[in-house]
Amino acid sequence: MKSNLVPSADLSAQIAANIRDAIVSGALIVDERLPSEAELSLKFDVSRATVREALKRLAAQSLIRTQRGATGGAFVNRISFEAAQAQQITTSTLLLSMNDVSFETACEARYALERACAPLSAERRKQPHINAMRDEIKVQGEADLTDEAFCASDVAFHRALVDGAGNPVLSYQLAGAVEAMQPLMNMITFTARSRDAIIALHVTIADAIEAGDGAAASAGLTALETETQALARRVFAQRSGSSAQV
Amino acid sequence: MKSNLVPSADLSAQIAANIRDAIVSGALIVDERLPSEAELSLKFDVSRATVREALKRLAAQSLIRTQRGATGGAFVNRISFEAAQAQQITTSTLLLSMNDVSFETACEARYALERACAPLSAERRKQPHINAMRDEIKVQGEADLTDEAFCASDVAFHRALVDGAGNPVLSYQLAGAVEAMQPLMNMITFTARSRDAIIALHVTIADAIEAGDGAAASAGLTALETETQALARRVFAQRSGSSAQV
DNA sequence: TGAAAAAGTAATGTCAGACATTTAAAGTTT
DNA sequence: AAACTTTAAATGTCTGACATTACTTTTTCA
Repeated sequence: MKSNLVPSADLSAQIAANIRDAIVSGALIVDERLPSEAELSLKFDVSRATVREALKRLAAQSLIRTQRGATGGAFVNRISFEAAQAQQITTSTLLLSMNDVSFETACEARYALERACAPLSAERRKQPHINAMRDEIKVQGEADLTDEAFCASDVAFHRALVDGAGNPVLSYQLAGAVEAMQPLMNMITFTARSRDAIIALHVTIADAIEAGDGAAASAGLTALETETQALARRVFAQRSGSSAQV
Repeated sequence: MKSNLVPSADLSAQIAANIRDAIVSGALIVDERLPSEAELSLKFDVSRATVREALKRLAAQSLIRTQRGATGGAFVNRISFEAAQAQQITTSTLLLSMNDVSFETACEARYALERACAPLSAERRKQPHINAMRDEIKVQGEADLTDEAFCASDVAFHRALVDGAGNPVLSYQLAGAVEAMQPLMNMITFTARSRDAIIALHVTIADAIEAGDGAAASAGLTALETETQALARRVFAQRSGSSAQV
């Protein structure tokens, strides 16, 4: 089988693209076994080392998995929400940290997306998610909590809110937005006073979800966004001011 | 430098994880050059082939790029929104097609996310995006349009809506949700009558955005979701009915 | 007879060394 | 000084070998 590959790229990249297309187009289906490395090297007329580099590229994207042994080989992988989510979080986190995305922009995106979940979460309110939110609120009130732990709990609270929408596609999409914010949030110092304000809004939101009031939950999220943005502005203004003196 | 690697995985995967951690943690910064393959093979005490497999894994995630030549090597890559978006679309598309995600669930997620953009798009309404939406509406009205072309135009319309929010993070996050729906939408046969209904709602939404009325735009999206879900139910019911007779 | 042990086999994982190709920098010539 | 040539260092690719794994088949022996 002759393969029409895009020139001017590494052979391993061309081969990876070729197989990737076959998977995306459905020519290769889930759990189907690819030809062995030796067969692929014949088919594409390259060495086994080059084929292996191509397969590792695909493995990095969770498109295939490999098994050793007599009946082993490379198999088309069923991408799990979990794996996709993990990749998305890594990518989103790096995207924000490497591209000078302002706190403001990232924060706006995050709360806009969360507001999209709020009505669904309120409509389908399930006890486990509400309990998770309440638990995190309790954690956030602990006096000796570090800023990092407070942020982690904040993320957990919001993930419970998102998961409460009961839509795995939505959860997957938002995981990146919520988690990627954490490094940015970690740059903020949370005073006792600002923590109290955030916790109060969390209570408002949890109450609204439990009451099935999506609009109130959305309003709570908007208030939380305003609060967070203001807090960030204060912290960054103070920091740039003090660093200017040094 | 001894490296504490997680055992029970391929060496190339361990090495890739090791370098990935260094990038994510910030120990390696953007555009920094990694040691040469020969140096890495010494550092990790593996062959050059194994190092190369690890580097190809990272390249597949756009974490590094490589350059040939005397001053070449592997460099930490600044992930672009474009590259991240392309990856996200691939992953999201496969996720939906491989995991038996119902049309209903995917559709719900998509419109929930779009509604999150609507208020921002309305607030920041810019002519280019509004023009793009109008153009797509015009395309959608063409009589001899195939279903696939209609879907493609639909996606373009919605991407213009999303981009209109003027938030690159939001655009990046939503690209996956919107584009991944396309294969599912392509399964639908669009009658002239259903096309008219969709186009009318597109006009409503574009008008609302142009008028700066976010609430109306959201309402239009909700109506469009209802319409789309109903259309899909009709198509799938008819299809399963006719196939049951065969 | 049947179950446990051993051997066979086919695949991926890893290594070593070689050569090809690319690219920038250094050196040389005009 | 500009143009050309050479050099060197890096990635890209190939070949062949051996190690490891895990399933299959065969053999052994109770």
